[in-house]
Amino acid sequence: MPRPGKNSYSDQKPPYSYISLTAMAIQSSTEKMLPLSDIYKFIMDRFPYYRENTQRWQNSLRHNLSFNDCFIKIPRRPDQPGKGSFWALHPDCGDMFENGSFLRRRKRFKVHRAEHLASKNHQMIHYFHHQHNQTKLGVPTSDASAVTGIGRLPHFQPYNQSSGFKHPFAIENIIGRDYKGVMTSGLPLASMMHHLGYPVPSQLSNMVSSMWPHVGMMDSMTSMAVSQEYGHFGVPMKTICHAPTQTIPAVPVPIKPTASLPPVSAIPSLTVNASSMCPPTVTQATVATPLLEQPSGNHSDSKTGMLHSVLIHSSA
DNA sequence: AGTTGTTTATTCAGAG
DNA sequence: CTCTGAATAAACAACT
Repeated sequence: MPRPGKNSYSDQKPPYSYISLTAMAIQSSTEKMLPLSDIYKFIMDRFPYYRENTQRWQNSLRHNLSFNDCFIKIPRRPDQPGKGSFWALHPDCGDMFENGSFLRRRKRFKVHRAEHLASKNHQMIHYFHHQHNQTKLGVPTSDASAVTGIGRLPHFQPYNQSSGFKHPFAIENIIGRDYKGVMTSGLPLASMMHHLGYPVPSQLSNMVSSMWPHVGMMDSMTSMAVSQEYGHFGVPMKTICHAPTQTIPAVPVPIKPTASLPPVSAIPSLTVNASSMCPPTVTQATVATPLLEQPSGNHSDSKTGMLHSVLIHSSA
């Protein structure tokens, strides 16, 4: 049992699965995406247990990244040198965890083949194109449209209360029955969490941070209401509400396929209204679908190929 | 060479 | 007991 008051799991295995740990790491990043090495680092920084037997657990972790559809691989742009791709959470990864338990998920998040081809493409368009637009334009859009599915493809709509399918990381699961109490303005929490990385009401951040005490909070963007003592994150604790605006790195955002973009650090800050929660703006599904041409059964290629094409097309 | 990513197989544990 | 998810090992390919 963890010793209260101390560095609870300092030398014991944390009660989190690799999926949870990975999700925490990704969530902790401002870009909602991390390269493998940074995921390692996050885990090792926070959980001393994982500073040993690195070969073993890192292999397992890589296995999880590849094996689980809840993780998506985002290729680096040519101007983003480095090893490996970025890893992010699938926007529709659903509520994977049982209430309070991060050792075992409720169910495995699995993208069905058909959906894999169509839905995932579109969702990635949303996910990245939206972020791109939001970043680029700095234009806040209404919360309501994000929730109601306005501007969304039908694929997204099942993820509302009517389907019973809930949302990423299970804030609803995490906070259990209480989530109903923190509904804001009638916005389903599930929908609010649909697009990871969006501002979340401060009540949630407290709850989340209480559920993942090691992390402090699961999402740096939710940290506005949490004291800065949680700044032990391995990522910069620049939060969306520490200032009226937030700097959003352009890293995950496919701008142009050209290699002429300066390094992220050199890109002038792009700002976004802190209180906004933009709905994904579907421009057009001009995404090439090489997946359709691929032989079945290669979900990994699907991830990469699809994402890559999305990035290119959404940036066109 | 080392890292990253994929895949297969096995074992174990929890839930129903 | 069965099913399913998680952990682990291992082999291998691709990439930097």
